[in-house]
Amino acid sequence: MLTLQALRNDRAALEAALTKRGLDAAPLVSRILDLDLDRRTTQKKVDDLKAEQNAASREIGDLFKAGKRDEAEARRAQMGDLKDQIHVLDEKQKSLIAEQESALLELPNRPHDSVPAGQSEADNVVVSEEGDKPNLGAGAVPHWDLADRFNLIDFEAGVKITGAGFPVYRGKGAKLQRALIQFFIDRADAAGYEEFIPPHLVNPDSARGTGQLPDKEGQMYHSTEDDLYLIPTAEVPLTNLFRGDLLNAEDLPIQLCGYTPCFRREAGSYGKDVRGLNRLHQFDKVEIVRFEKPENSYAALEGMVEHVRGLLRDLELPFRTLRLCGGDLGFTAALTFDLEVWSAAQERWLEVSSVSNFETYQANRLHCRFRNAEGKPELVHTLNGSALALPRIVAALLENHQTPEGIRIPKALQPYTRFDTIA
RNA sequence: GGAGAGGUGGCCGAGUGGCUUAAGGCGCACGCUUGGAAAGCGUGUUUACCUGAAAGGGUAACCCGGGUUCGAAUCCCGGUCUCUCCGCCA
Repeated sequence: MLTLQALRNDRAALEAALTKRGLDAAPLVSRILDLDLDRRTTQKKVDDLKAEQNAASREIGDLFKAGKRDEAEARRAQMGDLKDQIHVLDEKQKSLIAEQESALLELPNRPHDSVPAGQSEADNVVVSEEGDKPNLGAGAVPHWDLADRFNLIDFEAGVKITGAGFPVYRGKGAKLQRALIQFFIDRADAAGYEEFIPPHLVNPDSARGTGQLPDKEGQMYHSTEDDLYLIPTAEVPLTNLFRGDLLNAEDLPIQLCGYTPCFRREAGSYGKDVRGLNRLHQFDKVEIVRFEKPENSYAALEGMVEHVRGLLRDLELPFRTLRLCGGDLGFTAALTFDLEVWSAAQERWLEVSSVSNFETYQANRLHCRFRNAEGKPELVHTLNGSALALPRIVAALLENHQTPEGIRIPKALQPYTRFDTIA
């Protein structure tokens, strides 16, 4: 969530920036600031009363010790009213804080200056495009046909065991998954991201910390018996590793990576979007996460995008980079670059990575700070990116690299698959 | 799942209702001392919020949440986590 300070100091600029999301934030901001004023006045009152109470208690104690029983009793009799007042104000204070907190949670992150205004994905800006779209010729088919032809993925079996959106990988299809995970992890490791294997279920505090709660509650699988959520991305457990921490300046940047399966309910999806590997309830992903000093975070974001581009180049896939417009920007992000690969048989772009700078938005929820040059605690900037999400990469690999002889495995991946063709 | 013990500052650790404004130690920072260092000595060393131009002042926090009391780290209730033993188990 945004900091109160950001609202107080820079209100006009903040509201202007939020219009890029198509949001008129002014009423909500006013409400939050009103609550804040009320809260501060209340706190002043209650603090003064408590100071009075503390002084009186000390006095009573001294009187008792001095043996002046009657005076002490008299003084004590006067305290009841004060106690009631404090209790009432304390309750008021608590509900004001709760109300302010939930209002603050409704406010999305402030888009970075470079974010274009726009309503939907149609308004995203193409930053760059790389690689040649292959000319597949007449016999080319989409990945779901290829997966079937070469016995790589059994969608039917997944439906039987679990339901739609839970594919079963088999044979070289399974090996390809494992190879990609290993390839991505090795590359992240080489780029300085320490590997973690986190839990796949998280508690509500963690889900709140990275912003999945409350705004994406319906998108996560929830084990109600234990009140645990299946992770929709490794971002959640990895970023929460440092929830509540006060870091040293020299600890930064912190660079983490991890492979996890990801679980998403994807309520409301339909049609060609969900065909084959395009949209799944369970999929594999390698995620990279960074904790940065504020002044470095945008350079770090560039570096992360470049890291992902390197992976796509080595997989010999045509891809483009998009700068997300305000309307398509995630709730918690200040700036996001999406990377999309060309799906040659479907003739459409598929999103395979989303790389974002959250600035202090997550850090404020997480209470993750570092000690700055002045020795003062300051919120860190958090960033993350998919590097990469597997299903659509597999879809693009199958489709783009199909030949009359079978599927060609890119050179960089062959040491991991230990086969060069799927035939 | 059952029984028992425990959770105090960056760390160790004392503390069973008011000189706790959390002892003492370790660590760390600065200073004195020294040719330099160690030792020694001295000073300092949490966070959040409120107030103030600042210096400063106030409030809160001893796992979390309630309660008792003029007053709670301390007493009571609920929760949670850790450890030990038992049970179950890949």
